[in-house]
Amino acid sequence: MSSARERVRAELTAEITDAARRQLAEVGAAALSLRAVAREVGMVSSAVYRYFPSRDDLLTRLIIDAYDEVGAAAEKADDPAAAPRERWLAVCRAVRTWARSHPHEYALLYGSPVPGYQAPADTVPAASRVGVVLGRILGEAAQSGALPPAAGERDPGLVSDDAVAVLGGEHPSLDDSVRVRALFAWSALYGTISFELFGHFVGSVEDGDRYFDRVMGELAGHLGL
Amino acid sequence: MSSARERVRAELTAEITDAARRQLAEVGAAALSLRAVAREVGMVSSAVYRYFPSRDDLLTRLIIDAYDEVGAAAEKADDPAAAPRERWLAVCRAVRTWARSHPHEYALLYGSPVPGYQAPADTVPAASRVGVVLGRILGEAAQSGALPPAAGERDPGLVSDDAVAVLGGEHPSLDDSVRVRALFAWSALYGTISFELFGHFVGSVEDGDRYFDRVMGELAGHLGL
DNA sequence: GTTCGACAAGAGCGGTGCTCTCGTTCGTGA
DNA sequence: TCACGAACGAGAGCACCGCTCTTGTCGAAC
Repeated sequence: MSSARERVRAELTAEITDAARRQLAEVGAAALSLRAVAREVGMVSSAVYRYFPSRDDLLTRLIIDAYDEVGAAAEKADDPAAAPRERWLAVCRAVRTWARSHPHEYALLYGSPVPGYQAPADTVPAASRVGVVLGRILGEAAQSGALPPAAGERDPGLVSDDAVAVLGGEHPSLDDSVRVRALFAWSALYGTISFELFGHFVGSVEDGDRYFDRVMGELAGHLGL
Repeated sequence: MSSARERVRAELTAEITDAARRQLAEVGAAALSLRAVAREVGMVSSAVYRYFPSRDDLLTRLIIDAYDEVGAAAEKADDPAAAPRERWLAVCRAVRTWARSHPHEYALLYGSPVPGYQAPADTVPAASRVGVVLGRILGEAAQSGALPPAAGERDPGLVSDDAVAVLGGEHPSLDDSVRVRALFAWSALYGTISFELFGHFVGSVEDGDRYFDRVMGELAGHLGL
C-alpha cells in the first residue's frame, strides 16, 4: 500500500540521489555539497534533510550504489563457460574499465576514507560482490583441479572463514594458501588500478592497457590459473 | 646572508608547518583547516597567507615532507649487506610500519587525490625515494645474477626508461620483464597496505602482521628473490 | 470537517578558504 | 641619519559549507 505521498517521496529521494550522483561524478566526494544538490533539484537546503538525515547518509547511499555498479560490471564480465584464466582476466579488465570511467566513485570506494565517515554494515554485501566473483572463479578452478593445492607454505587461520564464505561461497573448502593468494590478488588488482588512477604511474607506464593486461596475466599465473 | 627578518620568517614558517603536520596527523587532510592552524600558532587566519599563498601550498609542503619521511624510513631499513630477499622484506615492512603509524599522511600520499589539487613537480623526487630503494635491491640482485632475466614474455617499452632511472638508477639495464615485475611489486605493496589501512581487510585477515609477511614473501618469490 | 503529521521555506549559527584594507614595523638605499 | 618601501599582523568581509530551528501550508486519515 503505497500512498501518493509515499510515491512522491520515493520519487524525490531518487531525484536527490541522481543529482548527488551527477555531482559526485563531476567534482568528487570531498567537494560534494548538499546545498548544491538541493539547488540542482530546486529545493532549499534544509528540505533535503527530510530525505537524508545528513550528508554522510547521502554519501552512504552513493557508496552502496557504486559498489553495486562495479559488482554488477564484474558479474556481467564473468563467463562461467570460459577457462579460469580468461574469466579472471575478463573480470579484472571489467573492474579497471569501470574504475577508469568512474574515477571519483572509485576513489570514494577504494581511496582514502572520508574523515568523519564510518561505513555502516549495509555496505558490506554490496562491497563484496567483486570479491565473490573473483572467489567463485578461483573456487571453481580449485574444484576442477586446476589450482595447485599448496604452492606455498601452510598457514591455516590467516584468512578468516568469513572471508572464504565471501571469496568462494559455494566452495568453502579452499586451501589456506589459495585463500591468501586470492586475497592478495584482490588487493593487488586494486593496487594496480589505484596507482594508475591516482597518477602514480605517470611517466613510468607508457601503455596503460598493455601494462594492465601483462600484470594481471602474471598475477593469474601466480594464482595458478 | 640571512637577515633577522628572514630568520624569523623561516622560524614562523616552520612553526606553521609543524602545527599543520600535527593537525594532519590528528584529523586528516580533508579536515585540515588553515584557520585552525592559524589559531594554534596564535595568528589570525589572514596572516598565514603571508607564508603560504593557499591551503594547497601548505598541503604540498606536508606531502613532500611525508614522502621524505617514508622514503627515509625505507632507506634506513635497507641493509645493503643482507640477502636480496631479506632486504626486500625489510623495506616492505618499514613502509608498512610507517603507514600504520602515520595513517593520515599515508592516505594523503597514496589515497584519493585531493579534489582541486594538482601535485607540482617538486614532489617527484621525494615521491620516488621508496621506489629507488626497491629498484636498487632488484637491480643489485639482477646484477649479481640472482634474478632470472626473463621469466615472463618479453614486452620491451612497457615501462619507460625514466622509470628505470628511478627504479634502479645505477643499473639501467634492467630486463624489461624485471621492470614490469618491479613496478607491479611496488603497486602491490601499496595495494596491500592500503587495503589494510582503509579497512578492506576487516573481517578477512585475522593477523595483519603475519598476513603481510606471508604476502610480501610470496611477492618476493614472484620477483625471483 | 477537523486534526495531525509531513513538508518546503527561511533565518540563523558556527565554521571554512580567501581577499582587501589599514596601520605598523623593520631593513635598506640615499 | 633618515626617509621610503616592502613585509607584516590584524580585522572586516565575501561566498560558501553542514546543520538546526521555527513558521506556515497542505494533504491524508479519522
